[in-house]
Amino acid sequence: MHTDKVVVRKRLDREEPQDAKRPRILEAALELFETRGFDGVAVPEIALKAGVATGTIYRYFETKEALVNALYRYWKKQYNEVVLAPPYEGATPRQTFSHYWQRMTLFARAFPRAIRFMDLHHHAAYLDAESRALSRNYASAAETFVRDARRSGDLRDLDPMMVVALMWGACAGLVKFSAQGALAFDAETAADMEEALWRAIANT
Amino acid sequence: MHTDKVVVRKRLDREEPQDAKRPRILEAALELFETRGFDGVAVPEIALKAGVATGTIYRYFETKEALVNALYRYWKKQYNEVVLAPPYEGATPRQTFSHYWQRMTLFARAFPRAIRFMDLHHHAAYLDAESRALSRNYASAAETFVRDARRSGDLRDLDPMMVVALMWGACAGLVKFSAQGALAFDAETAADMEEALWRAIANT
Amino acid sequence: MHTDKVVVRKRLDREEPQDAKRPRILEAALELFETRGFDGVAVPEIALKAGVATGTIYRYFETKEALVNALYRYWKKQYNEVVLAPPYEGATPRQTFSHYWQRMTLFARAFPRAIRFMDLHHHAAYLDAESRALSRNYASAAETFVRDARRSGDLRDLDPMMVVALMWGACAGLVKFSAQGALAFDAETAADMEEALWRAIANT
Amino acid sequence: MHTDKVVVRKRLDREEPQDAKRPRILEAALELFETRGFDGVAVPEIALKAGVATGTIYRYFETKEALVNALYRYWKKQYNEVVLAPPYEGATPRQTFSHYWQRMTLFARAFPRAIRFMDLHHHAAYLDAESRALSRNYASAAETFVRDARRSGDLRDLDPMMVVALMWGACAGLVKFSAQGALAFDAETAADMEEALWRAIANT
DNA sequence: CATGAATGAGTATTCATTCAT
DNA sequence: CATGAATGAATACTCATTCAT
Repeated sequence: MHTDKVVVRKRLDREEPQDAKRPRILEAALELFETRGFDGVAVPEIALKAGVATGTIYRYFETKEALVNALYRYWKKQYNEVVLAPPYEGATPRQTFSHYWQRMTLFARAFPRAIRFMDLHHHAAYLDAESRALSRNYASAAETFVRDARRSGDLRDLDPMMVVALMWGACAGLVKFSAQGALAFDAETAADMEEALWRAIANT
Repeated sequence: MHTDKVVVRKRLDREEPQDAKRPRILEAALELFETRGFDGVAVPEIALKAGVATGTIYRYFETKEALVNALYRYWKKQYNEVVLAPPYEGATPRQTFSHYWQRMTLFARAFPRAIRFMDLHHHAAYLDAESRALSRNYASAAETFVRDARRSGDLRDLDPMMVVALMWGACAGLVKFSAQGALAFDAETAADMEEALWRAIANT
Repeated sequence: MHTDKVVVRKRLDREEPQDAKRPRILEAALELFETRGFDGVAVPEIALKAGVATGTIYRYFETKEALVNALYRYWKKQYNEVVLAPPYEGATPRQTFSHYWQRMTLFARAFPRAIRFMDLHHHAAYLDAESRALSRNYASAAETFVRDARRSGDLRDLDPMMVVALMWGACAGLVKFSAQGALAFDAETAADMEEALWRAIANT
Repeated sequence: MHTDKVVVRKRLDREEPQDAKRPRILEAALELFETRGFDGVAVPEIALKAGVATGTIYRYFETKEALVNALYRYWKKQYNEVVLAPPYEGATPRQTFSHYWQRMTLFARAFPRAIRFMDLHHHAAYLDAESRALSRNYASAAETFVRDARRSGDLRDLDPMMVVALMWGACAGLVKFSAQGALAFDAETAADMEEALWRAIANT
């Protein structure tokens, strides 16, 4: 998104304003879309929550769809940067698995709304090609991990997508249940789940 | 939906129409809500897909909210009946676990739309108290299972809700990835996942 | 209305049914239109109150407009027959005035709903030419009365329409206030008002 | 509507638009409701006549019912202020009667639509408690007038409500007949009617 | 004839988007 | 740039009318 850069530069030139409107709009949109979905939220509501006028939203985003796409890309990129960062060289499969899981859960615990937002809006009709493209990086990362770990005999013979389904499902499940107050998604829970998941896939 | 058949049969006995409109409306609503969410679907679209006039929907359901609640209850009840049916007496924990998982996956493979619909609409603001009440039966079933299995030494020391998060997450994940064509959610996949999940929670 | 005659004849041939539907529909329509107006009442409501099926109404009346016109004509004719009946020969102006007023109030006290219905629907767009024509008989009756009474020196020099406005206004006013419980429209009230009205117009 | 002018003036002071939309909507609504009744008028029609978009009406009034209530209150208050203003001290009953009647007819001749609107919508189901409350001020004014005038021997022994029925009925009757072109509701007609009404109630 | 479920045009209301200030 | 009143197309819902039984 090059508007970003333009806006940022301009502002840096003349002292960055405390009230940067664009992030406030994205933040408000995240909170509202996450619970009620794209079609369940009216643009003036987002404006109200962001503390800006309705028209202002259209200075930063062409349309409501452009806004949801910007939001989706923003978080998907954040997530990809954090979670798909390559594990360090020479790590054992167990360590690599731990690497992925810990990053996933750290992210999920820091930004549970973002996790729910992405889970809810995955594959929605209003996401454009660029947004969708960001969702396709898992398969290859998962395949590499599973192939390598299988070769070394540490992993059972499983479809890489099953591993992804298991990990994402478990993580999203913890976020949802934690939001409902059914359990606390703390470091201990994350560690317990890591152990469980490793047992699920490890060759013992 | 097999209740449909029951209804139809009843009606045929008294020479009633075979084209029972209520189930057709519910079926159309399921297909549309599942992909686009409650607010993303217009009532006339449901009518069109169901092959009835818009006004007809309001003869069967007071409002659009009443329709989504009826749909949610219908599927939640079906799901509860199938999945939460008590395991047979004298079953081992491994067998009980298998019982639950197999019923979940059988249901999920037969009615993937229903699974996605329920996952998407869980805790939506337009669900009424009665609909929500149907979602609370898991905790107790899970607790009973985990307590018994732990006592017999078959299960590791895990929060029952973590077991639910793991199982529901895995099942929903398989449904979603299968819908995207990323994997085939067949009996073999279900069996592989069962083995993985059991390893995740079993005391070895 | 010639349908009337057909229906009546048929029924007389084979024993008059107790449940004659046409009058029941007209009665229900009167009660509902009188309080809520033509557009404020739904046809199925009329059917419900009349104790017939919705479709049945359309066997007796082509459309909702035809129904309201039939109702209007029915009551306007009844009213005209009762009130505009020529006063007997040789009556004094005071007696003629009394004749008109007493018939108006007798009718109004017997059928207050009809008075309110006519008052409310006078000149409505959905009344057809035939219905409107029935409203024009007053002017001539009033003119004759005023001309004669003036000639004999019993009446002051007043516009005939002012006399009609005074009498109809007073009568409708009594019906409305009585419906609200603000006063009792009994014989005594009618007589008191007659005296007042005569004083208003008489040459003393 | 002279409050309009006040509002407009206020706004002109702060350089606000001359095209004040609220009064234009109320004006359009009055014209339409008066002839066709609340349920006979569609909101977009009001918008069209007011020269605003349909949605704009909902910026000024929450619902169509809120609009009709605002309109009713506006005119009822205007009417009450004009007509129920206390007669000056030391006036004779004849003068007090003249005071009330002249104010009624002045108002009725200036705003005949408002008179017909109020007459048509009195006691409609969609009027709320606040609107209805404005209609109850007559009884007490009438009672005071009748009691005082009777005590001084100027008035015959009449139910105060009969006096109200007579005056309101005569006034509304003149408005209606005048709208139909059956008579001219000018100052002379008003004066003639005043004389007639005083004779109706005065003790001679 | 009577029924009432079904229809779809019509109504009240909302909401994404624009634009004058 | 920011604003929020104004817009009108779109949506949920109603209701006069039809017609198969």
